[in-house]
Amino acid sequence: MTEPQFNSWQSIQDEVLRRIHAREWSPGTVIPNEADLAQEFGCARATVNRALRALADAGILERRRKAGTRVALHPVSRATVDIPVIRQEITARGHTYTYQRLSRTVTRPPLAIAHRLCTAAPCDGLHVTALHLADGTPFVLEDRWINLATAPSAATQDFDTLSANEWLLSTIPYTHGDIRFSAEAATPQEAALLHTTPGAPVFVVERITWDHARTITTARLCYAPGYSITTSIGTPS
Amino acid sequence: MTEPQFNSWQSIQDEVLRRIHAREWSPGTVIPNEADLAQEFGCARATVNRALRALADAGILERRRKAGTRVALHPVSRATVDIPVIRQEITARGHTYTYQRLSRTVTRPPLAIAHRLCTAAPCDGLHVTALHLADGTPFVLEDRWINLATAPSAATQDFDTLSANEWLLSTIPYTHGDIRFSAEAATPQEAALLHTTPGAPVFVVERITWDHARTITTARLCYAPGYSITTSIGTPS
DNA sequence: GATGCCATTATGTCTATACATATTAATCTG
DNA sequence: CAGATTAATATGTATAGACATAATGGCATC
Repeated sequence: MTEPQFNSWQSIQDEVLRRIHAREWSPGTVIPNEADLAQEFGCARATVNRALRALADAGILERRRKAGTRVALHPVSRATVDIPVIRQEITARGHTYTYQRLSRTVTRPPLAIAHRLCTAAPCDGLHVTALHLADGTPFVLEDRWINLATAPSAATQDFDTLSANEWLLSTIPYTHGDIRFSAEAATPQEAALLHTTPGAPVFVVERITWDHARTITTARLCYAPGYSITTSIGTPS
Repeated sequence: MTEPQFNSWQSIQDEVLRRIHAREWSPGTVIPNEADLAQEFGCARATVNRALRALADAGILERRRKAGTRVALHPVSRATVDIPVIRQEITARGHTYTYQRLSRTVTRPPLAIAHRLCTAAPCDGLHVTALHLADGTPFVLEDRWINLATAPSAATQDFDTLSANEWLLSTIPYTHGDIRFSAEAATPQEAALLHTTPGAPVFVVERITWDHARTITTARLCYAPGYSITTSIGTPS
């Protein structure tokens, strides 16, 4: 009876994945409980817990108290997408980053923006548009509204050389936010700024960030044609 | 000296987030080490570790052995995107799901696909195209190549009523995969099938999945106009 | 001053034990 | 038999202690 000696939680994770993969544990079945696995693997229950919890986080296992642990029926792959600062996004691709502020006004936002930016009473917002360039060619167009009630210090910034993107991140921390990815047709203005043709498909990322219950900013990032987001799924390394 | 009593790792996480947020610990600074925090919070070091590790996973903290733990300078938000089975995606929106297989052939894939699907020698692939509909209207067009060397059992499937999407997930498990999101212009064929006009911006998701070193399948999912992926970032609940 | 080695340090992880908590299954009661 | 109560169970988490590991900073050497 040679105990296989799985001494690290990663090796246990690998073994569990192997069994799932080899159909020893098929989707939907309940796998042995932590105590039994710990005995089988010759390690502490906490170590098994660590491995199974990681797999549950990745969506491969489903765990419920008392009910036990089962192999997920629909392996809803969970892909993690990194949302970097635009400067990083460009320099990471080996291009030189330049920034160009287009406009900066304080006005009443259009209704579509307002009802998301100002929760209660209608309020003025700081509207900043800017272009981020990679090696001199337009990369992404930023159309941003900043809630001056939440971030009053933004009023003193001209965003001439430092983008609102970076200034906000390092100055007004957010607690949470929503992100939306979509494909849209470039408007004539967008097309002109991004050096493409009107109606061209552009990748659009819209974000809203919050500080607890108060909105900080809404941003619409309109990427030049050819842009794509890549990520990977699978066993968490 | 009233010890504040942070006894759960979540309460410690909350407190750390509060301090970061209140600029008591500003971005870039190194925060006290685990042992000190454990003493301050009146708990075990493992509990602090759990809290800080979770925050590091979320991209809020950066940890390095010996160097310590610091507040991330560029809070590269990590958004987790769920990639469900298409049926789920449609039924979750409250629509009825229908499926329609368009074509199924075994041929030599075009070069662009082949060099990703067949790593070594050129090989035949199973080419399946299908339409997934929500409430009867086209939702997403699936263009898939299956590597018959990796998944030979796919050859016996006609994918008439069960989509390749679901069949593969429940039959040929994958170890990892790559995903790409982009915006493209609909080709005339795509436009016709999706009931839109040629050149319309469509959201495209491309996937490749692997079983260890061998490719299983490549899929190009072309979503009808109006589609968007939403997710949220912030403190992990 | 530059270079290479080594002690120090903070995180990473494992163990064994204990208790908490959610949830199911069994049992008791009207 | 229905409904409420209770016991059993699997995961969730906390703890103290220990050792592993990586990386830094200083020290010694050249």
